[in-house]
Order: sequence, then structure tokens, then C-alpha cells
Amino acid sequence: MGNLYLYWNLQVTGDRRKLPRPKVLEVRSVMLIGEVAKAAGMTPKTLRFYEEQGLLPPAQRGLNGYRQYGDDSVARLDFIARGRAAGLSVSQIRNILAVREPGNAPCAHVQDILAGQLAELDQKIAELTALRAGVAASYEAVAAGNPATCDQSRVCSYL
Amino acid sequence: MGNLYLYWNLQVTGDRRKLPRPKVLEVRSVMLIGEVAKAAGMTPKTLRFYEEQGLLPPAQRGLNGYRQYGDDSVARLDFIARGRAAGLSVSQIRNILAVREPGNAPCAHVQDILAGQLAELDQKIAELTALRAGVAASYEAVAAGNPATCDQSRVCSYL
DNA sequence: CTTGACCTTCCCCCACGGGGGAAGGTGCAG
DNA sequence: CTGCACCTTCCCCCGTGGGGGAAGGTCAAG
Repeated sequence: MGNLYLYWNLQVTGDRRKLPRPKVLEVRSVMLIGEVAKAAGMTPKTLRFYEEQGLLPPAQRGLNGYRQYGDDSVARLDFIARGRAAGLSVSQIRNILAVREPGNAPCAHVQDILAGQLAELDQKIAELTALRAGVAASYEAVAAGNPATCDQSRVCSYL
Repeated sequence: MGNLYLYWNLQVTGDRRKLPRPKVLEVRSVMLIGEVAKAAGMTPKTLRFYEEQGLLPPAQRGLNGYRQYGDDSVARLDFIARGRAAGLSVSQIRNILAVREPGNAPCAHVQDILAGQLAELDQKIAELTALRAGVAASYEAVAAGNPATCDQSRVCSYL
């Protein structure tokens, strides 16, 4: 966990003279990618991947080129994690986040996406249930049959 | 649809003189990869892929290098298609077929695999059902909420 | 003879969600 | 000074189930 000082901010904008020393004007904490990844239960690789995929805005860089993250990044990553745990794909999460960018709440959009997710889940559940019924029928047939009666010409007459 | 003649068989072993002409000693029908693929509702690419993956034995080759298939291949491909339709992975199907190779019926093995499939499907259905419940709860929260009350610091307070 | 429809091998490509590891820079401690 | 742990970019890899297309051989018909 590093610290970001006004020192740095003003160095960027030009004048650094007459400014208080570091440790005096601490502005906000800055985390390295590994720390923020750990805080979000992910790996640095995953964070770079999310940035590349547009789930995270291009991170601020320190003078050494290191990515700098604040607590808001952890919150955003938590949101992403919740979305993925909810079965949303990366692109769906990107859609939600993109809609929010301008500042307007994406609730309606989120609602649409969630409705789509519900329909998709119902579809998948129905497919798997039908598949399960078919597999169960095959299983019953195999369990009831005698291996000796297997039709050699069909590899397995029960499947 | 081509025809395989004794002619070819004996040409391979050497002496082809004194042999009956083709069309006389027809032995069995031989299909090209495209025909057999079409009969099985697949593409030639898929058949080569299955051969590479060990689902099909390395095909016999004609003198021109073309793969040669018989009706047994269609039956085997139908088995594979049934297995895939039943949700079996390529490697699971390979296991079943491998067990059958020596000649013993793999019914017990098939039964084990189907039992595993059932357990796996039940697991997946349970997961998706739980996920659906969570998504539905989020949906209800979003639908009941007022966008104006969105907590800007949390991206979307309902997810 | 030419054309078209087959076939062969070869290698690269898709989505998905990242992981592995190389080669090189950085920062702090001993 | 030398480790060590961290960071950077880069490119390739996993598994799943094939698809696309190039470059070249083969075969029958017109």
C-alpha cells in the first residue's frame, strides 16, 4: 500500500515549489495492481485482462509506469465479481458499466439485462432438464438390460 | 458411393492376373468421407477430427490415399452423435468405445458413465436454479427500486 | 483437354476467461 | 552491491468442438 501525495499531483501540473512536504498532504491511498487484485480475490493478470476488455478504465500510471488503483477500483471489481458470480458474461458486465459511465443510473438497463439473464437461465435449465430425462431413460435401459444381450453390431444398443 | 473389389485386395498382395474383372467380385460397399459424413449428418472435417481424437479408428486408405468407410462407420458415428446429444464429452465417448474395443460389452461402463452424467446434470441444474433465484431477487430489487435512489458509489446498488 | 467436385494435409481462427513464463525495469532491505 | 518482490509488455498456451481456407492430388463427365 503506497500513498499518493499532492506532491505528485502538482509535479504533473508544473509548480512544486512552496508545497508542503509529503506525509503532510496525503490525498488518498494508492494501491498497486497486486494489492487491489488480492483485495478483490483476483490475480493481476485478471485485472489487466479486465482493463483490456473494457471492464476497467485504463488505469492511472505512476511515474514508474505502474498502474495505480484506489478503493473505488476494488468496489468496481467487487461489482464485476458479483456479476460474474451471477452468471453474467464479460460483455454483459461491460454493457452495464458502459451505460453508467455518463453518470446516469443504469437501473433500467440492468433490469433489461437481468430479465434477459432470467430468460437465458430458464432456457438452459429447461434444456438440461430435458437432457437429464433422456440420460435417465438411457440409464434405466442399461440398468435393466443384460450385458449378454448386447447387440454387438451397435456398439451399445442402449445408447 | 464406390465399390471395393477383390481386385484391389489382390493387387496389394501381388498377383492380379487371372482375376475376374471388377463388378464380378464385389466385396463390400466403400464410402468416401463426404458420403459417410453426410449419412451421419456431419462434415468431413468433423470425421477427421473424431479420427484424430480417437473416436474413430484410423480409416483404411484407398490407393489414392482417400479414407474408406463402410456402413459400420456410419453406425459408429450415429453412436457418437447419440452420445453427444446425451451430453457426453468427446473423451467420455472415447472411454466407452475404448472399453468396447476388446469385444466385451461396455454396458457396465456405460452405466457408470451415465450415472456420472446424471450426477453432473443434477449438479448443474441445481447451480443454475440457485443462480436463477439470485438473479430473480436482483431483478425484483431493481424493478422495485427508484433509479434516483441509486447509490452512485456502488456502480449499481442492486447488483 | 478442361472443368468441377471430390479428396489430402497444413495451419490458423472463433469464443471463453484467463494462466504461464520470458525479458526487462523498479524499489526497498540487508 | 546484491537480493528479492514487485511491476511492465509480449506472446503463447489450456480445453471445447470443430470451421475456414490454402495448396495440391484424383477422378469422372462433357
